Amino acid sequence: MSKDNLIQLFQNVLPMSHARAEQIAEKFKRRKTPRNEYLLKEGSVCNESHIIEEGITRSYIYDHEGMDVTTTFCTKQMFTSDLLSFFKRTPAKENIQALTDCQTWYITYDDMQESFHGIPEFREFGRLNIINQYGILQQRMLSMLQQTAEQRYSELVHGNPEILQHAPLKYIATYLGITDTSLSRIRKEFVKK
Amino acid sequence: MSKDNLIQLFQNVLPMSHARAEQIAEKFKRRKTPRNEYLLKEGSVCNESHIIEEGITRSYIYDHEGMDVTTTFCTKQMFTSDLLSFFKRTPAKENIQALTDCQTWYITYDDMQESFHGIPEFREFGRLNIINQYGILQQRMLSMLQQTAEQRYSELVHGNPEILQHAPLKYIATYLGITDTSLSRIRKEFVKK
DNA sequence: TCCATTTCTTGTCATTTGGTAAGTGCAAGC
DNA sequence: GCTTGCACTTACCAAATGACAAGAAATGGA
Repeated sequence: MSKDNLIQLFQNVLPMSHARAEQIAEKFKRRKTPRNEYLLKEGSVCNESHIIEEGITRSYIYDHEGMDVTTTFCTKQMFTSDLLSFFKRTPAKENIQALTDCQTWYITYDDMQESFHGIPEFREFGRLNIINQYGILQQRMLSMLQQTAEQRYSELVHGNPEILQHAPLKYIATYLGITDTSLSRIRKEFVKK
Repeated sequence: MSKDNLIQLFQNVLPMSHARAEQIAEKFKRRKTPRNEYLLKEGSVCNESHIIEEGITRSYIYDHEGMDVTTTFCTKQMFTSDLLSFFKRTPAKENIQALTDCQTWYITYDDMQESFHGIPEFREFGRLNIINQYGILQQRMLSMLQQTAEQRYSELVHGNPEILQHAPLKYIATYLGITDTSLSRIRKEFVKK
């Protein structure tokens, strides 16, 4: 993804002039993160919001028993950060790890605040982005409320097959809210169909 | 809750001068909604964001099989709206119903947009509010991923006991992601302890 | 008050999922 | 080549939850 693609992405989220999109894109910097390294570690204040150009990330937190729980996977074109930490300037509870070599575009909190001040379209864009994140989470919440683990797995297979190829089973299991044993069984049944 | 309390609530979310908080509070209007009536019905664009002064609301959607699923309960001091519909100007998927007689303060989308334009503190407030909603949802997601239905029920009992007194069991059940039969049994075990 | 409806409980049984542990396959490093 | 660790599978049994149905309790009109 070149900077042109970044500009295109902005325009897809919120209609705006090419010049505006270009102005916003200027604030973003590029970074490579090798496989298994971290884009964010818990405890520090999340200071960057990333757009993934290439690669897959996993966000996770440690629960009260010290087990890690996958909160989200992110792939190409998606945003990743600890939203709460980033916007509230509080220590992050999430860890964001690269499951594959990653190339991302990111903006720092200060750069974002400054740009928000002068570019109304960027403010709108930022707000829409948070709302979209909320929508994604809400959709997932619904799938937890009303679907079986197998249905949730099926959705993942059809919606984000690339995750399955790069994330170990145990990470996918905590993402779906089940044990790795159960997921192994579900997967076995699944291939039969 | 008088308008003074509304002002106080704004200042709690985001530190700002009393004058600013007053200016923001001016944009909010009061409304009574009798028990069982709706603050929002699916299909229409959510045009109001409510702060509950008194009463309890339930938000729910219909799933693909026509069953209603409770997405959230809101009580005193909480915000309620269909965030996605409100900010994206799309038809609402959620219904918001008053479980008890409700008194709310609300602002319309147009009034909010206009105020956002001229009052930076209100913009910040609005953003923080969305982020907080996201945080609430994320917390609930985690409880779905790693806790049993009984643990989730227990949290509800300790955190929001007033909901239990006004919401029928079946609504609470879909909120917890279980059947009403299971919840009845869980509750039976629960009182023993 | 009485009736009709809804809400809630309970019983029975099936299904799903968890907990534990053993075993297999694979890859990295010595 | 061999060991070691990790990822995954499989088997066994227990616990949690669902599906369905019957009945009790509460509620809300007429």
